[in-house]
Amino acid sequence: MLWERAREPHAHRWSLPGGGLRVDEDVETSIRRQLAEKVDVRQLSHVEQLAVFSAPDRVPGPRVVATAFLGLVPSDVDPERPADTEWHCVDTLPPMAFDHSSIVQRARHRLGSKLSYTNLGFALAPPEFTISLLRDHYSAALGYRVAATNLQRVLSRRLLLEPTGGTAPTGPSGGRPAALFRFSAKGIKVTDPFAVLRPPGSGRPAGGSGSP
Amino acid sequence: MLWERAREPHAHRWSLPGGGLRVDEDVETSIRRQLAEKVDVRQLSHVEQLAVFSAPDRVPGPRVVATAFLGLVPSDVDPERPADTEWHCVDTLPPMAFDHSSIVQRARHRLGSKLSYTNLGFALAPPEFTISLLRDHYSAALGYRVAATNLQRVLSRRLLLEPTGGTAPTGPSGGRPAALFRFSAKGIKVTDPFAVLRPPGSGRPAGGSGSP
DNA sequence: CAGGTTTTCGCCTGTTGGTCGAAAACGTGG
DNA sequence: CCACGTTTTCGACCAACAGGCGAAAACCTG
Repeated sequence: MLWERAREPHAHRWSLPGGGLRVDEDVETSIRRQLAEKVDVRQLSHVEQLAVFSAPDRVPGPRVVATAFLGLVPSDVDPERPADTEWHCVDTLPPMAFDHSSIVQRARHRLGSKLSYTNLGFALAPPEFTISLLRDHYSAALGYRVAATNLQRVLSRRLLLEPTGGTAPTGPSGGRPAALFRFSAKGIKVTDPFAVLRPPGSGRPAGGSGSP
Repeated sequence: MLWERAREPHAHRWSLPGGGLRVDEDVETSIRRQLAEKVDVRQLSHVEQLAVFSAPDRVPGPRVVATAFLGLVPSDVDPERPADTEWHCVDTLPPMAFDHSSIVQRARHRLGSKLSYTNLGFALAPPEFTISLLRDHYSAALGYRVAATNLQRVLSRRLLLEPTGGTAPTGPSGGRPAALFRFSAKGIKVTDPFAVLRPPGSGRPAGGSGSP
Protein backbone atom coordinates (compact mmCIF):
# COMPACT_ATOMS: atom_id res chain seq x y z
CA MET A 1 0.00 0.00 0.00
CA LEU A 2 1.56 3.21 -1.21
CA TRP A 3 0.65 6.85 -1.07
CA GLU A 4 1.44 9.53 -3.59
CA ARG A 5 3.62 12.34 -2.30
CA ALA A 6 2.18 15.81 -2.83
CA ARG A 7 5.24 17.85 -1.93
CA GLU A 8 8.91 17.95 -2.76
CA PRO A 9 11.18 16.17 -2.57
CA HIS A 10 10.01 13.44 -4.90
CA ALA A 11 6.60 14.99 -5.45
CA HIS A 12 4.09 12.75 -7.26
CA ARG A 13 6.17 9.69 -6.61
CA TRP A 14 4.82 6.81 -4.60
CA SER A 15 6.03 6.22 -1.10
CA LEU A 16 5.75 3.75 1.75
CA PRO A 17 3.77 4.93 4.77
CA GLY A 18 5.97 6.08 7.62
CA GLY A 19 7.20 9.03 9.58
CA GLY A 20 9.34 10.31 12.39
CA LEU A 21 9.96 8.51 15.66
CA ARG A 22 8.72 10.33 18.76
CA VAL A 23 10.80 10.47 21.89
CA ASP A 24 8.33 8.45 23.96
CA GLU A 25 7.68 5.51 21.63
CA ASP A 26 9.61 2.57 20.25
CA VAL A 27 9.80 1.84 16.54
CA GLU A 28 6.94 -0.66 16.47
CA THR A 29 4.60 1.68 18.31
CA SER A 30 5.66 4.39 15.92
CA ILE A 31 4.99 2.44 12.75
CA ARG A 32 1.55 1.47 14.04
CA ARG A 33 0.80 5.10 14.76
CA GLN A 34 1.98 6.19 11.34
CA LEU A 35 -0.11 3.51 9.70
CA ALA A 36 -3.16 4.40 11.79
CA GLU A 37 -3.26 7.74 10.04
CA LYS A 38 -3.96 5.91 6.81
CA VAL A 39 -5.87 2.75 7.64
CA ASP A 40 -7.38 0.69 10.42
CA VAL A 41 -4.33 -0.91 12.04
CA ARG A 42 -6.46 -3.53 13.77
CA GLN A 43 -6.62 -5.30 10.41
CA LEU A 44 -2.89 -5.98 10.53
CA SER A 45 -2.37 -9.71 10.92
CA HIS A 46 1.40 -9.61 11.19
CA VAL A 47 4.09 -7.03 11.87
CA GLU A 48 7.81 -7.64 12.03
CA GLN A 49 11.02 -5.68 11.77
CA LEU A 50 12.61 -5.92 8.37
CA ALA A 51 15.88 -4.00 8.39
CA VAL A 52 17.51 -0.65 8.93
CA PHE A 53 18.20 1.46 5.85
CA SER A 54 20.87 3.97 6.62
CA ALA A 55 22.78 5.04 3.53
CA PRO A 56 23.86 8.64 4.19
CA ASP A 57 22.35 9.91 0.93
CA ARG A 58 19.16 7.87 0.94
CA VAL A 59 17.15 11.05 1.58
CA PRO A 60 18.16 14.55 0.44
CA GLY A 61 18.75 17.10 3.16
CA PRO A 62 19.29 16.21 6.82
CA ARG A 63 20.25 12.66 7.67
CA VAL A 64 17.35 10.18 7.99
CA VAL A 65 17.75 6.59 9.16
CA ALA A 66 14.76 4.32 8.52
CA THR A 67 13.69 1.16 10.31
CA ALA A 68 11.59 -0.74 7.79
CA PHE A 69 8.81 -3.11 8.80
CA LEU A 70 6.99 -5.90 7.03
CA GLY A 71 3.23 -5.77 7.70
CA LEU A 72 0.62 -8.17 6.39
CA VAL A 73 -3.15 -7.90 5.98
CA PRO A 74 -5.55 -10.76 5.19
CA SER A 75 -6.46 -10.89 1.53
CA ASP A 76 -10.19 -10.47 2.14
CA VAL A 77 -10.01 -7.13 3.93
CA ASP A 78 -9.63 -3.84 2.12
CA PRO A 79 -9.25 -1.25 4.85
CA GLU A 80 -10.78 2.16 4.48
CA ARG A 81 -8.10 4.53 3.26
CA PRO A 82 -7.66 8.13 2.14
CA ALA A 83 -7.70 9.16 -1.51
CA ASP A 84 -3.94 9.49 -1.89
CA THR A 85 -3.21 5.85 -0.98
CA GLU A 86 -3.60 2.79 -3.17
CA TRP A 87 -2.75 -0.90 -3.33
CA HIS A 88 -0.09 -1.88 -5.82
CA CYS A 89 1.13 -5.21 -7.15
CA VAL A 90 4.73 -5.82 -6.11
CA ASP A 91 5.56 -7.02 -9.59
CA THR A 92 4.44 -3.80 -11.27
CA LEU A 93 5.50 -0.97 -9.00
CA PRO A 94 5.32 2.67 -10.05
CA PRO A 95 8.36 4.97 -9.73
CA MET A 96 9.00 5.22 -6.01
CA ALA A 97 10.43 7.83 -3.72
CA PHE A 98 13.83 7.60 -2.05
CA ASP A 99 15.03 4.01 -1.56
CA HIS A 100 11.54 2.69 -0.99
CA SER A 101 11.75 0.45 -4.01
CA SER A 102 14.61 -1.54 -2.54
CA ILE A 103 12.78 -1.73 0.77
CA VAL A 104 9.85 -3.37 -0.97
CA GLN A 105 12.16 -5.81 -2.70
CA ARG A 106 13.65 -6.77 0.61
CA ALA A 107 10.22 -7.25 2.13
CA ARG A 108 9.10 -9.44 -0.72
CA HIS A 109 12.18 -11.56 -0.37
CA ARG A 110 11.63 -11.93 3.36
CA LEU A 111 8.02 -12.93 2.87
CA GLY A 112 8.93 -15.63 0.38
CA SER A 113 11.65 -17.00 2.62
CA LYS A 114 9.50 -17.19 5.70
CA LEU A 115 6.39 -18.46 4.01
CA SER A 116 7.21 -22.09 3.60
CA TYR A 117 8.93 -22.47 6.95
CA THR A 118 6.67 -20.55 9.27
CA ASN A 119 3.00 -19.96 9.92
CA LEU A 120 3.16 -16.68 8.12
CA GLY A 121 0.85 -17.92 5.38
CA PHE A 122 -2.10 -17.66 7.68
CA ALA A 123 -1.55 -13.95 8.11
CA LEU A 124 -2.47 -13.59 4.46
CA ALA A 125 -5.68 -15.58 4.64
CA PRO A 126 -9.11 -14.78 6.11
CA PRO A 127 -10.29 -16.61 9.26
CA GLU A 128 -11.90 -19.31 7.13
CA PHE A 129 -10.38 -20.27 3.84
CA THR A 130 -10.08 -22.99 1.23
CA ILE A 131 -6.95 -24.84 0.28
CA SER A 132 -7.13 -23.31 -3.17
CA LEU A 133 -7.05 -19.80 -1.77
CA LEU A 134 -4.06 -20.69 0.34
CA ARG A 135 -2.41 -22.25 -2.67
CA ASP A 136 -2.90 -19.07 -4.67
CA HIS A 137 -1.35 -16.96 -1.94
CA TYR A 138 1.64 -19.23 -1.62
CA SER A 139 2.10 -19.35 -5.37
CA ALA A 140 1.98 -15.59 -5.64
CA ALA A 141 4.41 -15.01 -2.80
CA LEU A 142 6.86 -17.72 -3.78
CA GLY A 143 6.80 -16.99 -7.48
CA TYR A 144 6.07 -20.56 -8.55
CA ARG A 145 3.06 -22.82 -8.46
CA VAL A 146 2.68 -25.03 -5.43
CA ALA A 147 0.49 -28.12 -5.50
CA ALA A 148 -2.59 -28.05 -3.31
CA THR A 149 -1.98 -31.68 -2.36
CA ASN A 150 1.44 -30.96 -0.91
CA LEU A 151 0.35 -27.76 0.75
CA GLN A 152 -2.48 -29.46 2.58
CA ARG A 153 -0.34 -32.37 3.63
CA VAL A 154 2.54 -30.25 4.87
CA LEU A 155 0.30 -27.98 6.89
CA SER A 156 -1.80 -30.85 8.21
CA ARG A 157 1.26 -32.62 9.53
CA ARG A 158 2.08 -29.59 11.56
CA LEU A 159 -1.44 -29.65 12.96
CA LEU A 160 -2.18 -26.24 11.56
CA LEU A 161 -5.28 -27.02 9.52
CA GLU A 162 -8.63 -27.60 11.16
CA PRO A 163 -11.71 -28.27 9.01
CA THR A 164 -14.68 -26.11 9.93
CA GLY A 165 -17.14 -28.56 8.39
CA GLY A 166 -18.54 -25.90 6.10
CA THR A 167 -17.93 -25.58 2.42
CA ALA A 168 -17.25 -22.51 0.30
CA PRO A 169 -19.84 -21.40 -2.26
CA THR A 170 -19.08 -22.91 -5.62
CA GLY A 171 -17.68 -20.77 -8.41
CA PRO A 172 -19.47 -19.44 -11.48
CA SER A 173 -18.31 -22.35 -13.63
CA GLY A 174 -19.32 -25.08 -11.23
CA GLY A 175 -16.95 -27.56 -9.69
CA ARG A 176 -16.92 -29.38 -6.42
CA PRO A 177 -17.38 -27.01 -3.47
CA ALA A 178 -14.17 -26.62 -1.49
CA ALA A 179 -14.01 -27.50 2.18
CA LEU A 180 -13.35 -24.64 4.58
CA PHE A 181 -10.47 -24.67 7.02
CA ARG A 182 -9.32 -22.48 9.82
CA PHE A 183 -5.97 -21.94 11.45
CA SER A 184 -5.71 -24.27 14.41
CA ALA A 185 -4.48 -22.55 17.53
CA LYS A 186 -3.28 -25.93 18.77
CA GLY A 187 -0.84 -26.17 15.93
CA ILE A 188 2.83 -25.54 16.11
CA LYS A 189 3.72 -21.89 16.36
CA VAL A 190 6.55 -21.38 13.97
CA THR A 191 8.40 -18.13 13.66
CA ASP A 192 11.77 -19.65 12.95
CA PRO A 193 12.84 -22.21 10.40
CA PHE A 194 12.62 -25.84 11.37
CA ALA A 195 16.01 -27.29 12.16
CA VAL A 196 17.45 -29.56 9.51
CA LEU A 197 19.88 -31.05 11.98
CA ARG A 198 17.50 -32.22 14.64
CA PRO A 199 18.20 -33.20 18.21
CA PRO A 200 18.83 -36.88 18.89
CA GLY A 201 15.75 -39.01 19.48
CA SER A 202 13.75 -37.55 16.64
CA GLY A 203 14.51 -40.48 14.39
CA ARG A 204 13.93 -44.20 14.79
CA PRO A 205 16.53 -46.87 15.39
CA ALA A 206 17.15 -49.15 12.44
CA GLY A 207 15.63 -52.55 13.07
CA GLY A 208 18.56 -54.84 12.50
CA SER A 209 17.11 -57.50 10.23
CA GLY A 210 20.55 -58.85 10.63
CA SER A 211 23.17 -60.05 8.27
CA PRO A 212 25.29 -62.48 10.30
CA MET B 1 33.15 -10.09 23.41
CA LEU B 2 32.33 -7.55 26.08
CA TRP B 3 34.09 -4.58 27.59
CA GLU B 4 33.80 -3.25 31.09
CA ARG B 5 32.43 0.25 31.40
CA ALA B 6 34.61 2.63 33.39
CA ARG B 7 32.17 5.52 33.74
CA GLU B 8 28.57 6.09 34.71
CA PRO B 9 25.97 5.18 33.83
CA HIS B 10 26.32 1.51 34.62
CA ALA B 11 29.97 1.75 35.59
CA HIS B 12 31.78 -1.59 36.04
CA ARG B 13 29.06 -3.42 34.14
CA TRP B 14 29.82 -5.27 30.95
CA SER B 15 28.73 -3.87 27.65
CA LEU B 16 28.60 -4.72 23.97
CA PRO B 17 30.98 -2.78 21.73
CA GLY B 18 29.29 0.05 19.89
CA GLY B 19 28.89 3.77 19.60
CA GLY B 20 27.26 6.67 17.81
CA LEU B 21 26.46 6.80 14.12
CA ARG B 22 28.27 9.49 12.16
CA VAL B 23 26.46 11.54 9.56
CA ASP B 24 28.51 10.21 6.67
CA GLU B 25 28.33 6.46 7.32
CA ASP B 26 25.69 3.76 7.29
CA VAL B 27 25.12 1.46 10.23
CA GLU B 28 27.31 -1.38 8.98
CA THR B 29 30.23 0.93 8.31
CA SER B 30 29.68 2.38 11.75
CA ILE B 31 29.70 -0.91 13.60
CA ARG B 32 32.86 -1.96 11.82
CA ARG B 33 34.49 1.31 12.81
CA GLN B 34 33.40 0.92 16.43
CA LEU B 35 34.70 -2.61 16.50
CA ALA B 36 37.99 -1.62 14.91
CA GLU B 37 38.75 0.41 18.02
CA LYS B 38 38.78 -2.83 19.99
CA VAL B 39 39.98 -5.58 17.67
CA ASP B 40 41.13 -6.40 14.18
CA VAL B 41 37.92 -6.31 12.17
CA ARG B 42 39.46 -8.26 9.33
CA GLN B 43 39.00 -11.36 11.46
CA LEU B 44 35.22 -11.00 11.25
CA SER B 45 33.87 -13.87 9.19
CA HIS B 46 30.25 -12.78 9.20
CA VAL B 47 28.28 -9.63 9.94
CA GLU B 48 24.54 -9.20 9.72
CA GLN B 49 21.87 -6.87 11.03
CA LEU B 50 20.07 -8.29 14.02
CA ALA B 51 17.34 -5.87 15.08
CA VAL B 52 16.60 -2.36 16.26
CA PHE B 53 16.25 -1.83 19.99
CA SER B 54 14.29 1.31 20.65
CA ALA B 55 12.49 1.23 23.99
CA PRO B 56 12.32 4.88 25.14
CA ASP B 57 13.90 4.09 28.51
CA ARG B 58 16.52 1.61 27.37
CA VAL B 59 19.23 4.15 28.15
CA PRO B 60 19.02 6.84 30.84
CA GLY B 61 19.20 10.42 29.64
CA PRO B 62 18.70 11.49 26.04
CA ARG B 63 16.98 9.07 23.70
CA VAL B 64 19.22 6.42 22.10
CA VAL B 65 18.08 3.97 19.44
CA ALA B 66 20.39 1.05 18.76
CA THR B 67 20.80 -1.09 15.65
CA ALA B 68 22.23 -4.37 16.88
CA PHE B 69 24.45 -6.58 14.74
CA LEU B 70 25.46 -10.22 14.90
CA GLY B 71 29.16 -10.69 14.17
CA LEU B 72 31.06 -13.98 14.06
CA VAL B 73 34.73 -14.83 14.35
CA PRO B 74 36.34 -18.22 13.59
CA SER B 75 36.96 -20.26 16.70
CA ASP B 76 40.71 -20.47 16.15
CA VAL B 77 41.44 -16.75 16.14
CA ASP B 78 41.72 -14.67 19.28
CA PRO B 79 42.13 -11.10 18.08
CA GLU B 80 44.41 -8.72 19.91
CA ARG B 81 42.28 -6.62 22.24
CA PRO B 82 42.64 -3.96 24.93
CA ALA B 83 42.71 -4.78 28.61
CA ASP B 84 39.12 -3.80 29.31
CA THR B 85 37.62 -6.31 26.87
CA GLU B 86 37.12 -10.02 27.34
CA TRP B 87 35.43 -13.05 25.83
CA HIS B 88 32.45 -14.42 27.73
CA CYS B 89 30.41 -17.59 27.40
CA VAL B 90 26.85 -16.77 26.40
CA ASP B 91 25.52 -19.22 28.96
CA THR B 92 27.26 -17.51 31.86
CA LEU B 93 27.04 -13.80 31.25
CA PRO B 94 28.01 -11.23 33.88
CA PRO B 95 25.63 -8.37 34.85
CA MET B 96 25.31 -6.30 31.71
CA ALA B 97 24.68 -2.65 30.99
CA PHE B 98 21.41 -1.29 29.58
CA ASP B 99 19.44 -3.83 27.54
CA HIS B 100 22.55 -5.52 26.22
CA SER B 101 21.63 -8.78 27.88
CA SER B 102 18.47 -9.13 25.80
CA ILE B 103 20.41 -8.20 22.69
CA VAL B 104 22.76 -11.09 23.31
CA GLN B 105 19.84 -13.44 23.84
CA ARG B 106 18.38 -12.37 20.55
CA ALA B 107 21.69 -12.88 18.78
CA ARG B 108 22.09 -16.35 20.23
CA HIS B 109 18.63 -17.28 19.09
CA ARG B 110 19.31 -16.01 15.62
CA LEU B 111 22.55 -17.93 15.37
CA GLY B 112 20.87 -21.17 16.33
CA SER B 113 18.05 -20.65 13.87
CA LYS B 114 20.26 -19.86 10.95
CA LEU B 115 22.89 -22.46 11.64
CA SER B 116 21.24 -25.56 10.31
CA TYR B 117 19.70 -23.90 7.29
CA THR B 118 22.48 -21.71 6.04
CA ASN B 119 26.22 -21.76 5.52
CA LEU B 120 26.71 -19.79 8.70
CA GLY B 121 28.47 -22.69 10.38
CA PHE B 122 31.57 -22.07 8.33
CA ALA B 123 31.90 -18.59 9.73
CA LEU B 124 32.66 -20.24 13.06
CA ALA B 125 35.32 -22.61 11.77
CA PRO B 126 38.92 -22.04 10.71
CA PRO B 127 39.86 -22.38 7.02
CA GLU B 128 40.66 -26.06 7.52
CA PHE B 129 38.75 -28.11 10.02
CA THR B 130 37.67 -31.59 11.00
CA ILE B 131 34.11 -32.84 11.10
CA SER B 132 34.44 -33.24 14.84
CA LEU B 133 35.26 -29.58 15.30
CA LEU B 134 32.30 -28.61 13.20
CA ARG B 135 30.10 -30.97 15.17
CA ASP B 136 31.21 -29.35 18.43
CA HIS B 137 30.38 -25.90 17.13
CA TYR B 138 26.97 -26.95 15.93
CA SER B 139 26.24 -28.73 19.18
CA ALA B 140 27.23 -25.69 21.21
CA ALA B 141 25.21 -23.26 19.16
CA LEU B 142 22.12 -25.44 18.86
CA GLY B 143 22.12 -26.63 22.44
CA TYR B 144 21.94 -30.34 21.62
CA ARG B 145 24.30 -32.91 20.25
CA VAL B 146 24.34 -33.46 16.53
CA ALA B 147 25.72 -36.61 14.97
CA ALA B 148 28.89 -36.24 12.93
CA THR B 149 27.53 -38.68 10.35
CA ASN B 150 24.48 -36.57 9.63
CA LEU B 151 26.40 -33.34 9.65
CA GLN B 152 28.87 -34.59 7.10
CA ARG B 153 26.17 -36.05 4.88
CA VAL B 154 23.98 -32.96 4.95
CA LEU B 155 26.82 -30.62 4.18
CA SER B 156 28.30 -32.91 1.55
CA ARG B 157 25.03 -33.09 -0.31
CA ARG B 158 25.04 -29.36 -0.58
CA LEU B 159 28.54 -29.55 -2.02
CA LEU B 160 29.94 -27.48 0.80
CA LEU B 161 32.62 -29.85 2.06
CA GLU B 162 35.85 -30.36 0.17
CA PRO B 163 38.54 -32.70 1.55
CA THR B 164 41.98 -31.12 1.64
CA GLY B 165 43.69 -34.50 1.68
CA GLY B 166 45.52 -33.69 4.89
CA THR B 167 44.75 -35.05 8.29
CA ALA B 168 44.67 -33.39 11.67
CA PRO B 169 47.25 -34.32 14.31
CA THR B 170 45.91 -37.03 16.53
CA GLY B 171 44.86 -36.26 20.08
CA PRO B 172 46.63 -37.12 23.34
CA SER B 173 44.64 -40.30 23.81
CA GLY B 174 45.19 -41.67 20.33
CA GLY B 175 42.47 -42.39 17.87
CA ARG B 176 42.27 -42.33 14.14
CA PRO B 177 43.48 -39.02 12.74
CA ALA B 178 40.61 -36.94 11.38
CA ALA B 179 40.49 -35.86 7.75
CA LEU B 180 40.65 -32.14 7.10
CA PHE B 181 38.03 -30.30 5.09
CA ARG B 182 37.61 -26.84 3.76
CA PHE B 183 34.61 -24.81 2.77
CA SER B 184 34.01 -25.31 -0.94
CA ALA B 185 33.36 -22.07 -2.78
CA LYS B 186 31.54 -24.07 -5.44
CA GLY B 187 28.92 -25.10 -2.96
CA ILE B 188 25.50 -23.66 -2.60
CA LYS B 189 25.47 -20.23 -1.03
CA VAL B 190 22.67 -20.26 1.47
CA THR B 191 21.61 -17.22 3.39
CA ASP B 192 17.92 -18.06 3.55
CA PRO B 193 16.14 -21.21 4.64
CA PHE B 194 15.56 -23.87 2.05
CA ALA B 195 11.99 -23.94 0.85
CA VAL B 196 9.90 -26.81 2.16
CA LEU B 197 7.34 -26.31 -0.56
CA ARG B 198 9.55 -26.65 -3.56
CA PRO B 199 8.87 -25.56 -7.10
CA PRO B 200 7.34 -28.18 -9.42
CA GLY B 201 9.79 -30.46 -11.18
CA SER B 202 11.90 -31.13 -8.12
CA GLY B 203 10.20 -34.46 -7.48
CA ARG B 204 9.86 -37.47 -9.71
CA PRO B 205 6.71 -38.77 -11.40
CA ALA B 206 5.36 -41.99 -10.02
CA GLY B 207 6.09 -44.89 -12.33
CA GLY B 208 2.64 -46.39 -12.78
CA SER B 209 3.18 -50.07 -12.16
CA GLY B 210 -0.42 -50.14 -12.95
CA SER B 211 -3.52 -51.48 -11.33
CA PRO B 212 -5.86 -52.39 -14.22
C1' DC C 1 -28.64 -36.88 -17.61
C1' DA C 2 -24.26 -36.09 -20.51
C1' DG C 3 -20.52 -32.88 -20.36
C1' DG C 4 -17.22 -29.68 -18.12
C1' DT C 5 -15.04 -28.03 -13.77
C1' DT C 6 -13.00 -27.99 -9.47
C1' DT C 7 -11.76 -30.25 -5.38
C1' DT C 8 -10.31 -34.25 -2.81
C1' DC C 9 -8.18 -38.53 -1.90
C1' DG C 10 -5.13 -42.55 -2.46
C1' DC C 11 -1.04 -44.52 -4.10
C1' DC C 12 3.60 -44.49 -5.77
C1' DT C 13 8.35 -42.66 -6.01
C1' DG C 14 12.67 -40.37 -4.81
C1' DT C 15 15.05 -37.95 -1.27
C1' DT C 16 16.29 -36.73 3.29
C1' DG C 17 17.91 -37.42 7.81
C1' DG C 18 18.42 -40.37 12.35
C1' DT C 19 20.53 -44.57 14.08
C1' DC C 20 23.60 -48.09 14.55
C1' DG C 21 27.35 -51.26 13.87
C1' DA C 22 31.56 -52.51 11.77
C1' DA C 23 35.91 -51.34 9.97
C1' DA C 24 39.90 -48.27 9.69
C1' DA C 25 43.72 -45.81 11.70
C1' DC C 26 46.12 -44.23 15.46
C1' DG C 27 48.47 -44.26 20.30
C1' DT C 28 49.73 -46.69 24.58
C1' DG C 29 51.12 -50.14 27.90
C1' DG C 30 52.44 -54.61 28.97
C1' DC D 1 55.38 -56.25 19.06
C1' DC D 2 50.94 -57.15 19.91
C1' DA D 3 46.39 -56.82 22.49
C1' DC D 4 43.61 -52.90 23.94
C1' DG D 5 41.26 -48.45 24.12
C1' DT D 6 40.13 -44.42 21.30
C1' DT D 7 38.53 -41.74 17.65
C1' DT D 8 37.12 -41.32 13.05
C1' DT D 9 34.95 -43.02 8.94
C1' DC D 10 31.94 -45.62 6.12
C1' DG D 11 27.99 -48.36 4.76
C1' DA D 12 23.45 -50.06 5.56
C1' DC D 13 18.79 -49.69 7.19
C1' DC D 14 14.54 -47.36 8.21
C1' DA D 15 11.07 -43.88 8.89
C1' DA D 16 9.44 -39.58 7.57
C1' DC D 17 8.77 -36.30 4.07
C1' DA D 18 7.59 -34.08 -0.14
C1' DG D 19 6.36 -34.22 -5.35
C1' DG D 20 3.44 -36.32 -9.02
C1' DC D 21 -0.15 -38.27 -11.02
C1' DG D 22 -4.83 -40.17 -11.76
C1' DA D 23 -9.17 -41.55 -10.29
C1' DA D 24 -13.20 -40.46 -7.77
C1' DA D 25 -16.28 -37.10 -5.70
C1' DA D 26 -19.26 -33.22 -5.88
C1' DC D 27 -21.01 -29.43 -8.07
C1' DC D 28 -22.91 -26.57 -12.18
C1' DT D 29 -24.79 -25.82 -16.89
C1' DG D 30 -27.41 -26.98 -20.85
